[in-house]
Order: sequence, then structure tokens, then C-alpha cells
Amino acid sequence: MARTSSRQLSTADERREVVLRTAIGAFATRGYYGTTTSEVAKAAGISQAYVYRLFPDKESLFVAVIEHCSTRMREAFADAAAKAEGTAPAAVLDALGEAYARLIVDRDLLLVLLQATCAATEPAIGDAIRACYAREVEYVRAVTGADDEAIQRFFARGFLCNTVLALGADTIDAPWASTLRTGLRHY
Amino acid sequence: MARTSSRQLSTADERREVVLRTAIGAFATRGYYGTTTSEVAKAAGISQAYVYRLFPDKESLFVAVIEHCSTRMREAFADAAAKAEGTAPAAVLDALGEAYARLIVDRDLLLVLLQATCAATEPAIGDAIRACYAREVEYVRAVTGADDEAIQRFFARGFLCNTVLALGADTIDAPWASTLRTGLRHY
DNA sequence: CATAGAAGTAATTAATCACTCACACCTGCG
DNA sequence: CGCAGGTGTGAGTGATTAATTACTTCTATG
Repeated sequence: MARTSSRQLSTADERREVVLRTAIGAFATRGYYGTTTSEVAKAAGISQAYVYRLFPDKESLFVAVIEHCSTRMREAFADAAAKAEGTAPAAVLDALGEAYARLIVDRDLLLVLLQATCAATEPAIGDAIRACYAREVEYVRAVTGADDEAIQRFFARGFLCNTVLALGADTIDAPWASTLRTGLRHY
Repeated sequence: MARTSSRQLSTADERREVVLRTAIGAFATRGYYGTTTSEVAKAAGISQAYVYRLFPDKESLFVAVIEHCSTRMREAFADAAAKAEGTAPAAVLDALGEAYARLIVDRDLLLVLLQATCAATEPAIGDAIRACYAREVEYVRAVTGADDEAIQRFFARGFLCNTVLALGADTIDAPWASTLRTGLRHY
């Protein structure tokens, strides 16, 4: 039978999806070490024990979250790149920047990647976030054809955005904050 | 009597200094939540209990570490700015960039600021790191006379450096890593 | 020398953590 | 219906944590 809405239980795969999505918010605000599995469970509306049915351990869950965010980011880039295909490197980069600006509406998605960077000394997490940025950089290179310098500028701008978000500088009315925000698109 | 080297005990102020300096390394690698007061104590060569004689709690210690790093950074900028005083904004900014490149030799100093950014949802830590960047940005503005865009570029480059360091991308031999490193000075 | 007070710690506390296990409930299928 | 297997949890486990307490050792000074 096709999945009916009269079902009370979800399949494990559906639950995993829910946990993954809700865990983003938790990890984004308090990072890997600062987030407890109970908080994740509560956010997902399940018991803490069941988190361990869906993921072998906290580290695996965090790595899965990283990969989820990384994938969503690349999908957003792919959308933008498809529309700007064949134009000059600078134009494609600009389209990707636009995609990034729209992505930023969901602050948590980018903050998770920042948090992952901060927890990169944990081997499995370091591997995951490095792989994420490796894919990201090579994807941008492939789709834009831009040179090293332009790609670097693109990512530097991204990291700036992340920092502004993490500091809450996007909602602070002070010269230093608006200087860091200069020219950043937001929706 | 002037402080003799035959003393076995340090003064509390001396100890506080030592703890502050050694705690930088601990907090830099595992962040605020991930670092235990025992690790800090061990690194400083004192008992865990004595950490609480020198600082009221873990949060105050971390805030003190942030301020210590922030101060050292501004001192480095002040040195560089003094030498480049009176030259064009771009030249002063370049001198500050050079100072930053030399500062980066001590990875931990910058990583602490990155970790503080990630823990900025903790109110006291957020206040400290925001104040740090507020001072930093306004200092750079005052000493260079550069416009918003140039200052923003300067900090974006700094955040890029921090991320490269945190990822270990400075020692990775892969295209994505060297693309992110493009043109970055290092010593 | 005696002693006040500072330097320093071992031992402990209460809370919280990641993780486990035994068990209950639900659901599709023969 | 019966029952196999998937969904889900309550009630723990031992380890670790930030923070405290009660105590010892050192040292400057009168």
C-alpha cells in the first residue's frame, strides 16, 4: 500500500530525515560539543534513545548534518549555474553569489558549516568538512571557469557572511557592523 | 624584597597570566564547550581547583582569553600602523595585512577568535567577541582612513585565513586548498 | 620565631553527558 | 487471527563535567 496518512509510525528513513533537518538548528547555535543528543531528540520530537537507533553515535549524526548542508548548498549552486550557463566567469560567479544570498535566509545551514570548521580537529568531522569544501571549491571552479583569485574572493566573501551571521552583526546598528555588511545581498 | 627567582610560589597574578596564555592553545583546538577546565589546568601545570581561584568560572576565563588575544592583535596592528603612518590607506592596509601574516604564525591566537565567534550565542561570549571586532574594525578604520569596502575586504581576507587554518588547508596539497590559499602571505 | 594570609591541592559534589538495554507497541502479511 | 519484524521509549549505566570545600604548605613581615 502506498504510504497512507492514517499511519501513526514513520519509517526509520523518514525519521532520519526529520532528525537531520531539525538537528541543523541545534548544532548551528551551540556547535558539535555544545549540543546534546537530548536537545536534538527534543527538537525532532522523539526520545533521546531513538536518536541512537537512527544514527550510530553523535559524531555520525553531526557528519550526516554536515553532508546534508553541503548537499543543499551544492544544489543551490547547481540551480544558479544552470541559469547562467555559458556566460562569463564573473557573471556565473555573480549568479552563485545570488544563490548564496538566498541560501543565507536559512542562517542555520551556513552556521553548521562554520561550527564544523571549528570542530575540525575531531578527525571524522575534519574529514567531512574538508571534503565538503573540496567539493564546493572544485564545483565552483568547474562551473564558472574562474581563476584561483576569483574563486578565493568568492569564498572569502562567503566566510565573511558566515561570521557576520554568527556574530549577529546583521541586526546590529553600529558602524563596525554595517562596515562588515557593506554590499552584502540579503533577503 | 624584589621578586627573587628563589621563590617557589608564584603570585596569583603571575599564575593568571600563565593560565591565560596556555589556555589559548586548549580553547583554540576544541573551542569553548569542548575544552574542560581540567585540560586548561593541566596545560598550565596547576590543579583544576586552582583555576577557580584565579577565575570565577569557565566563561570568565574564556572571555579573558578572548580579550587577551584581541589585545595582542591590536598591538600588532598598532606596531605596523606606526611604521606606515601617513601613507595612503591602501599602503597602511597592506602593512596591517603584513602584521596579520606574522600574527598568524601563532595559529592559536586567531583560532580562539574563530571559536569565540562559534560560541557567540553564549551571551557573555557574544558580547566579548562583538566588542573585540568592534574595536578591531574601528581601529583599522581610524588608522588607515580606508573606506567601508576596503575595510570589509581586509576582514574578509582575515576570516578566510582563519578558516584555512582551522581546516588545516595550509598543509594540504590539493587544488581546492591551494586555491583558498592563493596569494596569502605566511611565514 | 611566630603567625597572618596567600598559594596551592586532594577529594568531593551534584549535575549532565553519550550511550545501552529490556521491553512495549504498531503494522503488514499469510 | 497470529506473529515476525519494524518503530519507539523508560529507565537506566558509567564516565565526565564545572564548581566547592576543607585542608596543607609556603612566605613575607613584625
